Amino acid sequence: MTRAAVLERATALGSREGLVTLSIGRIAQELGLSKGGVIGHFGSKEQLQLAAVEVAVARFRDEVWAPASGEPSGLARLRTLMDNWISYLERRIFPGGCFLTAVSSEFDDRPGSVRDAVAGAWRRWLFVLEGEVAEAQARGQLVSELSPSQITFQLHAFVSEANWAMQLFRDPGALTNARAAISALLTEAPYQRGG
Amino acid sequence: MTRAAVLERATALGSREGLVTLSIGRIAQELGLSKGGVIGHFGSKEQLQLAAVEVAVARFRDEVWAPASGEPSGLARLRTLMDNWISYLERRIFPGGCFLTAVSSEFDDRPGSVRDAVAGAWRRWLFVLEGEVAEAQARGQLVSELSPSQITFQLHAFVSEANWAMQLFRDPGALTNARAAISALLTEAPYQRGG
DNA sequence: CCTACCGATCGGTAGG
DNA sequence: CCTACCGATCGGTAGG
Repeated sequence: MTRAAVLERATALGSREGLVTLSIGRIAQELGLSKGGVIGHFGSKEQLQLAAVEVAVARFRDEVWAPASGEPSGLARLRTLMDNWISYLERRIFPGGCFLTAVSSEFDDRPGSVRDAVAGAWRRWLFVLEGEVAEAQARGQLVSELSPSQITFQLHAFVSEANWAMQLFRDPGALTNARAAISALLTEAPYQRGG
Repeated sequence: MTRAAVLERATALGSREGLVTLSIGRIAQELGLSKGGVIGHFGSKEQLQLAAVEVAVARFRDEVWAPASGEPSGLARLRTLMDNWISYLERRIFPGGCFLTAVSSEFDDRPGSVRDAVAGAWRRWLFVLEGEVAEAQARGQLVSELSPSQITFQLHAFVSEANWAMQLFRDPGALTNARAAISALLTEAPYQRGG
């Protein structure tokens, strides 16, 4: 299906060069189509951008969230989510690194529907993570000195930094650093007051 | 001086919308100049982009590095550097958040002189930080379980995450989270085997 | 899905 | 610093 092929190019290009400079003419040329043949499926560039975000969110869910959904809620699921997340970077699911990270930086000062969609996706994902952190703490699997919000901040910071260093320096050592930092933060709580 | 005014607009716009979509015509219009009057100072858009990076690097040095250069090398200077860095975000020195972060994400998949300049600036800055971490460890002011590279990775991760959350969610709580994480990581080493 | 076209804007230059 | 212009490309549309 042409629409799917267009979206595959759009998410690949979007992860590398962003969705703003994404050009309908260029996608058309790369796929051997006319511009009308590309944009006809979406109606406007903005709708194409939104569809690309939707595809990328689904891809992220399939790669990172879904394979962890069978784990018991709490520390086990949280660890699996983080493993999947780093692995998703390592396997370069998108050629330019995490699509939603690239696009969130690109649109943070560009109000509109694309920004809203990306910010919403991020809010929902961070909310999921924070819920698992809280659950792990409630079960006594994780130290409670730090708030769920603080721990989630740090977890995402490590993943983002790995993505950034991979993209700018092509340094796979960043993945190692991220895994070490995450692992240290998610160390099982020492035996104390039960749980 | 016109050149300085152009660069002020270029760094401000660059931090918000990047240096790729930066348009000579738009800068000219905003400053009440002709396009020739803008580009004549630089020769080409690429040279304007490079000049903007240079200005932003100098600004970063003035705001973050310089006020810490009087501190004794090691933990004291490292803490001051990190305080200045977070404060630089808090004071919104650039209207779109950290210019060099925005531009590094934008150019990570765009080979050329701008990418090289930005990556070089980041390498030098991370090298400075890592040196202070190593110095603090050598003086026994910081635990040595983590390598200087690992600690530097985490420090930058916290600052980057704060910048990202500030830009995408306008959430000043991210600065608080970053400060707490940095402070915990840079806690003085407990008394042990001297130093 | 195509060709052919619209007005707008791009980076850059010529000539002053 | 200006006006006036170059060819290229942009998003989008008309008509088929």
